[in-house]
Amino acid sequence: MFDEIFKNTGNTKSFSKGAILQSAGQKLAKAFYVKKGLLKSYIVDEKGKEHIFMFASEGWIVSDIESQAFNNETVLFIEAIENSEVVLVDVSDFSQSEKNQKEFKLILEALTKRMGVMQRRILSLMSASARERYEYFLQTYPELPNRVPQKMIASYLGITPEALSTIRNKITKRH
Amino acid sequence: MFDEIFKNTGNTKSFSKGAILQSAGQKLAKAFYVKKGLLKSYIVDEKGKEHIFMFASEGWIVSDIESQAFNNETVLFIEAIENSEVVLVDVSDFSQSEKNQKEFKLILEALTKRMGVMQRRILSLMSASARERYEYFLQTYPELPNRVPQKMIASYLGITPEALSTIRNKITKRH
DNA sequence: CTTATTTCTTAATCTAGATTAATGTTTAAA
DNA sequence: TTTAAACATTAATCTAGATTAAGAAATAAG
Repeated sequence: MFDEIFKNTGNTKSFSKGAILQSAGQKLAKAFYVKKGLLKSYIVDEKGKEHIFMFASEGWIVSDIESQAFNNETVLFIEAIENSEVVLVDVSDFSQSEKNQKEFKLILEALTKRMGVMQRRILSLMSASARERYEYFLQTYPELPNRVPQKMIASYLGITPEALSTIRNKITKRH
Repeated sequence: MFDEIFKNTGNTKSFSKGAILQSAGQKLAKAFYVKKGLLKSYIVDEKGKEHIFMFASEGWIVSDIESQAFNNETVLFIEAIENSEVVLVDVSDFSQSEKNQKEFKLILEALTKRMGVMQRRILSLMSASARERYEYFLQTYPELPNRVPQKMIASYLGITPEALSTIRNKITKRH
């Protein structure tokens, strides 16, 4: 989506697996365009449990949108799951620079798609079982299970690794 | 947010309480700007249970973003909770018409805020208890409880009316 | 390689919230 | 107004998924 805009930007940084690009509690939320590799964004709750908001592989942008929209301190951590190459995106660029109609349309389309995905996620968290959410996840992101440990998938789905393991067991045993 | 853009548009329609402005299964998703009154958007699951995606009061826009973004049939119903005056928004207008920088910025800002709200909703559905979600709802939308029956609030929170009733009982009894 | 660490599985137990059901209350209709 | 319909409460029971715990498998590190 944003490929054309960010692919050839100079300010690319490399982060190795496990590196934390952004922590909760920071004043300024940053946005990251992933050229290569894989990131995750997540919150850590009072009990120290991690809840993954999203994965971002090649071509995606991650940021703490809530913090950005309302100028709050960040709530999300952003971390490299694989060694990654990332472009730091200045968000104000988006709205302040002179964008032409074409770019404007592209950005709107990308944002609309992102919102569509979020709508679906909200509705399925409210109405679907853990198993249904997992099966939808597999359909929608078939590459991710090869790149991401199960416990992170569980965290994305809003369940425990134990529960996911049980679900997988039931699915393979065909009932 | 979109007040300036839509407030004085001519094509305002009136819908009385209970009217359905859009059903699931339609080819073309519409967007509605609320000038007056209150709408809700929701899905109906296989068991016939209703799950509210959002409320839209004065100044808000509702639409089935998922269907819009991916050109799928609509999944959301949109219904008037109160007698309402609504402007039918042509979504392609947004991206196709000649918008100036200022309007562009306004639209981006509004979309970012909407996404921020959605991010928060996803994270709290994954990590917060029903009671915490209810208390956050009261803080964030203090006017709504006066305009909306409890069962709809429960539906928005992703719980049953019975569970919400129990939570309210516990809160007032100060433990 | 060998050992340590992280991840995954399995099973027993527990709990938040669902379901069911009955009663009370408010709203709307006749 | 009376009567019906929609909404809210309370309580008993049930269940999906959490928690706890322990062992097995896979990865990483020395």
